[in-house]
Amino acid sequence: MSDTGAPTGGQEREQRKAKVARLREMGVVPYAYRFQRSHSTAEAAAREAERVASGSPISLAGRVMTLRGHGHTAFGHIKDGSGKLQFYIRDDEVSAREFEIFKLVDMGDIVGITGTIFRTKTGELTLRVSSLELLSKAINPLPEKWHGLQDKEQRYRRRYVDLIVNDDVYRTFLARSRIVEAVRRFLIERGFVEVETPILQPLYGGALARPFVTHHNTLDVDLYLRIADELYLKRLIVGGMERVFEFSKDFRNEGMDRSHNPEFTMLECYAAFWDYTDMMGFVEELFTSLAREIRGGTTVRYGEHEIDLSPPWRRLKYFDALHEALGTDVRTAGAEELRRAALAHGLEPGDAENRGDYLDLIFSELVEPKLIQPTFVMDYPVEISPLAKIHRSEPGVVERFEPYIAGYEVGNAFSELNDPADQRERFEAIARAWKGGERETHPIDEDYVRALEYGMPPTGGLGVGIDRLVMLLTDSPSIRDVIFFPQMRPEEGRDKE
RNA sequence: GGACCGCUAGCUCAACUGGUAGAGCAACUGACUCUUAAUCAGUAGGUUUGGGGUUCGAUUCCCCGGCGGUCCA
Repeated sequence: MSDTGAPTGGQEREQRKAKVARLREMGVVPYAYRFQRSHSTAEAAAREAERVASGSPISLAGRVMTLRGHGHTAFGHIKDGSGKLQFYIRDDEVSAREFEIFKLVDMGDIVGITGTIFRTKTGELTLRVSSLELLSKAINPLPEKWHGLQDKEQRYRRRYVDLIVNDDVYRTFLARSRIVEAVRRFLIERGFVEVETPILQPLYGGALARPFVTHHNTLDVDLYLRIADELYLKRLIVGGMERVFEFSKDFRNEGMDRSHNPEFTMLECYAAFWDYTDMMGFVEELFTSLAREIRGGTTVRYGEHEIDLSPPWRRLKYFDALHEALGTDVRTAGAEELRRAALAHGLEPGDAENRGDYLDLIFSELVEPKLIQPTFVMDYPVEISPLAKIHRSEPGVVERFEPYIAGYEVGNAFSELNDPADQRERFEAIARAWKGGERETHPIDEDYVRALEYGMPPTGGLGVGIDRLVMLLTDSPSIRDVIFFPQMRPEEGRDKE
């Protein structure tokens, strides 16, 4: 298939191309170079009274979304980035040539129009067109005007059409931008410095996940797309940058579902001299401030749930949560005992092997789904937390918490492990635990340990999944609704031998 | 990876137990100088996701593939 614009509106495309040819014959370039607009549609609608009174012309530019011709006149709406406005054009109020051009305008075309603002007799604010310019001729027709584009596959593959036609989609992505901006501002106001660290990494770390592998030709080495930026940010803490953050595009070569895309955005931030209790307060403050700014209050609806983000959030110790779910205390239970407990509660062990696997299984099946209102799950088992510091008073657990909202983990934070000897042992324990299994081995980052050996201050660290945060604040059920171009299989299909 | 559901005109959807594929919107032609899901008259538009099979006949039944969605692992 060579025609890349192929699979849309057969005959209508031909008709529109013919219109382009006719316009060119008339000496009209159907793809203009620029247009001087004086207002957005939203600005045109604001301060209506003076605008009507003054009668001075304004210029708008946008896409034609509706058209209602009436012979010598026509009505329609144009849409720009700020909204929509009706226009009214009459053949005795524009030049003959402009009206000829207008007759070749289709829905979906982008036009620039100049005129005055008035209200029609039915009360709609309208631009009375005194001149018109075609700015871009659309060859592909837009989807139907009141059902829009429904097909999920087409919406993801042709997000540009989705954005044109589905206003709520447009609003969701605007909100995403505002959320990221608000998070950035929140951090900068508190003395954090935005940094950039490598995406191509010689070793992957900072999370337990399978990486994407690529190859550098000149160096002739394999490199990994980062699964996290954690170990680099903490090197910067060692280097004396006391508060740092990065919006990190991370890549994990794993399955895709409603809450996972192979590439996603993670905010990580680190503050020297904080511990995880400082971070809890920080998270509460961050989320309530975002909810106020984006949703106008600290109560947000997500699906069926009304979620109250106002602090303080519930604090629930990991093993207390398991105790409650299982009816027994498994704080000191080994892998075999945990396996029996899991089976007794109807869970499928799958490929679980060690203690950490079973804890994870039980927790994610029996506890997570119930964590609807904001909850800090805290003090995780050491086996599944190789980068967090041992709890200052409780054995077997680390100073780590994960905030849960609406059944989703939305972050991960610890008192960062800054004892280099302990860090090396933890890396080695993970390498042992994972060795021999089907899973990827986890490399030991010697340089990271070396950095710790230069001395890292006590540090609080936090990661927040930005995509899930946006889902929460925009009431979106799928991560694909908050990523412009979610990962898809190629359209043409794979094997067509 | 598994189960289930879906894929029909540009878009949104119909088509009974297998009998020549249909509507609305969009498009095209014409009428219409305050319409707004404009209206009125007329016209065109399909390899029914791809391939194979069963059958006199397949959008429909069967098999294999593609893509997507949902749930599960």
